[in-house]
Amino acid sequence: MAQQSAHSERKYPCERCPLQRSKTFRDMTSREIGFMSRFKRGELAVDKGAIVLAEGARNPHLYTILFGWGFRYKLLPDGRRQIVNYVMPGDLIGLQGSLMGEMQHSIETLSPMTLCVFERGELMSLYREHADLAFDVTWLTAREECMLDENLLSVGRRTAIERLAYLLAFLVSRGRGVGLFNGAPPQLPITQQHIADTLGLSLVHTNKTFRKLVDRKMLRPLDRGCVVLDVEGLMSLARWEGSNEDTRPFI
Amino acid sequence: MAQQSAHSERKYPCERCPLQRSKTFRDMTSREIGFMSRFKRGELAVDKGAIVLAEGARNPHLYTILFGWGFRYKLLPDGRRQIVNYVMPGDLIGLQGSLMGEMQHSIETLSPMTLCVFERGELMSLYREHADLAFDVTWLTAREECMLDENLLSVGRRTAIERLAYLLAFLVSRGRGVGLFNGAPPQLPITQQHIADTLGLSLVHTNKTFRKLVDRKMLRPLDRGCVVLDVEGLMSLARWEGSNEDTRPFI
DNA sequence: CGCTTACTTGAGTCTGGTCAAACGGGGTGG
DNA sequence: CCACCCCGTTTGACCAGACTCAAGTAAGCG
Repeated sequence: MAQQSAHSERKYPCERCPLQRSKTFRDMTSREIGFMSRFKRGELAVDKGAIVLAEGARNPHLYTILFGWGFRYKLLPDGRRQIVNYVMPGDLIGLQGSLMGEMQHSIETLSPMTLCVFERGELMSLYREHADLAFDVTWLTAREECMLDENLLSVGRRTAIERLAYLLAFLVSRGRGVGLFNGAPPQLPITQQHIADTLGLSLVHTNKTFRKLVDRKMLRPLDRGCVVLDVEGLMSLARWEGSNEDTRPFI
Repeated sequence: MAQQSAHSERKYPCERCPLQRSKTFRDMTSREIGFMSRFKRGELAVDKGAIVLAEGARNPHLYTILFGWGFRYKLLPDGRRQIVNYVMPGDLIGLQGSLMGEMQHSIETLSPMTLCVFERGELMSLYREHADLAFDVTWLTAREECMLDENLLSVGRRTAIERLAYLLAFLVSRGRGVGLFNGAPPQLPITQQHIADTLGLSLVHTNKTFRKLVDRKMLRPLDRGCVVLDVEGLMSLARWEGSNEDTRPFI
């Protein structure tokens, strides 16, 4: 198996971490980079549609996403699915499984994805040796909590069209934050089934709501996805202020 | 102002923290207790119906709940309210405001509440000096995330009666975990309006759903609250497995 | 070329929302 | 002490947003 002594076969060594290139992410000290490089176990590249983490599993790894999109979801025994959030580059996933024992949700990719792999068991040494990084882990978890609060508000209290408007604005806002569109009109790789399962709506009703936004020219449909044309309009329709993130940590 | 040198006026010094009495919470080393005692700024007792933390505020404090119930919620500009979770003894609140700048949600009490007050600015020294406690903070945050995922699944994908069943079972399960009922039939101090705002339902429909559970003898109404009679029944109705927590950290 | 996956659309139904009114207990001011 | 009021709850009538069922289109793929 690949050893981390030389890291020779790494496509993305920590010193040249692709996330560092984006000015969204905070700079790491060289000591931190050195630690991360030892903490890192390898890289994982998965296809579109792959299940990276499965509910109920005990996976000994943690991951940071380097490239690609995905979503995090839960299932009811009879198959009803709820997508609870989306994951993007810079997101740390699998932490909850590390802390609670087994995974309480699954994560599936929406595009090919590259992940940075860490050892669950080494997490405590990160806490011991790098308080700043430990703080960042907590920051990331608190941010996730914050997004979930917003999602819950949306599903619980917004109407169908407001929910959809919120979701689209939210995804574009997050995607822009990590430079996923770089200037191009924001394109989302999610099907209407994904949207329905995020908003707590049926597929049919989602489609009808979707059409309304297309008619209003806030949205253009695309094969298995859509292009968002008017983020401002969507935000005001959803009565969403947006989240103000300037720089953020990552692991 | 009260100084923490003597802590003379504290009703609940850390050495005799009331949470330590419950075997749910993990034991702290005496070094940890010493640190917590310095980290602690004081105690806060608030009435029922008080707003402990307000959305948009920049509160320089963090709190751990020692006694009492409350709920955490968000508002839409037009007044629609979504309760995102409930808070109980042992819960750490205000952390998100500490990390993100200003609070993204509010917290209101459902009973008189006593809180342990910490200084936001000192959090980093906790991370530096006590990796174990820092880890616990992350653990608590991840647990909150886990509960939110469950709530979102519920609001998004369960029917009205399933949602109500889930909520009641969830609250009883959490309350038992921290010894809130100690053997007595579990009594919840929430009005139907709170339930409605948690489940994303209207008050009227909540009442009709509530009645169905009363008719099924799973629930007994009470002045501004209810007694849960059949937690097992509620869990199976909601198709909820329950969460298995043995011991947990606290701060 | 047939199969599968995603999207559309219409018809009919039902869960859950809105409006309105009334009840009951606890607190309060006259 | 009592009338009044407020809050939480309850119920009925009616309405609408969202669901299910069903069928059809279009694009991509082996």
